[in-house]
Amino acid sequence: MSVGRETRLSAWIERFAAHFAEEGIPLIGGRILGYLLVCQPTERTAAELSQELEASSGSISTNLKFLVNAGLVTKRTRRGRQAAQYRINEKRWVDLIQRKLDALVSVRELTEAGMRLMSGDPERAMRLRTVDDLYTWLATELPGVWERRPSSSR
Amino acid sequence: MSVGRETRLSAWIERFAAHFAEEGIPLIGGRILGYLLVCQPTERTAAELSQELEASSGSISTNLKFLVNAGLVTKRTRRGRQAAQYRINEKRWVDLIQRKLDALVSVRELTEAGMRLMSGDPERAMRLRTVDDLYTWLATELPGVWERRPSSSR
DNA sequence: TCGTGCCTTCAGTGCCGACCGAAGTGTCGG
DNA sequence: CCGACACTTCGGTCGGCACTGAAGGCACGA
Repeated sequence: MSVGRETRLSAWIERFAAHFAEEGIPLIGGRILGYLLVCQPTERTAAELSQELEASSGSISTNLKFLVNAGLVTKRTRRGRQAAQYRINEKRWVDLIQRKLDALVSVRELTEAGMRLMSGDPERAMRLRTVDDLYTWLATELPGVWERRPSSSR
Repeated sequence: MSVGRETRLSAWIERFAAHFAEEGIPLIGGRILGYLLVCQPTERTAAELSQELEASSGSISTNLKFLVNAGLVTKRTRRGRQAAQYRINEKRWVDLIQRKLDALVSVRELTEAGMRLMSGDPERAMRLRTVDDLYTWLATELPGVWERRPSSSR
């Protein structure tokens, strides 16, 4: 007996959300992202998301606010009593990755500050220097990666 | 009135630990790393770390185990009743960064699985495709970065 | 075999963040 | 002005992780 497509999609969304949960994005937020990436039609109201993902209206609201603020989801309001529509803003996914890489490189500021505190004592600075060199290397390499991105027109 | 060097070092260690705490490393674990990077002499016993960092013996033990397991700290045992000595293994810091980057790239497996579920429906796959392309690009660029690392002899 | 440190393990505690759902706010049509 | 609807806010609950400190285990010297 075969498994339905929607069932497999739900499982995929769950795996997707689980991955980003490890990176600090709330489970429900990750589910919203996964769902909005593959749902048809592409736009959903908060109420629909609440029902589809079996999450409370409050959680949906909080997480949508977070995702809209991060730029990953776009809110479209409509006249009248109609509910707002939310859709994924996949173009901004690159920002998510950029932030990740920036966080990595930002350690360099810490190691540099540490090196300054160690100035005048080269012997003692040796261990920290190894780590500092590593982040300095990262900081010089990663920007180049972005330049080589196809359609990095933005 | 000037601030002592050790005081400034303590503050630096705290900032250092705070940064890695955001990345999931327990606060005390981060303090151990920071301390072992700059302490003189370079080796410390668990008891010394406990006193210096004002943490319980249990916490020190748990975190040292974690750090030794991750390869960032090396344990050196000695004959007799003498306590084991711990020192930073700064050469392995590169592994820490590697794991971070691997985690980023591993999302590609998720997007690829999603794309497979969407096969036969190109319209619906468009949003996910944008994200998938992004991780595919990352997966092709990042390995090259490692090759350009100075003394990537290991 | 016993005593002595050192370290690890583990049950207990506290804290923090995610989540829920009801109450509140705002907005619109009637 | 009122009712209806959508969304947000907020107090309360729950679960999980970090941390503590005491008890236990281990290795060694005597």
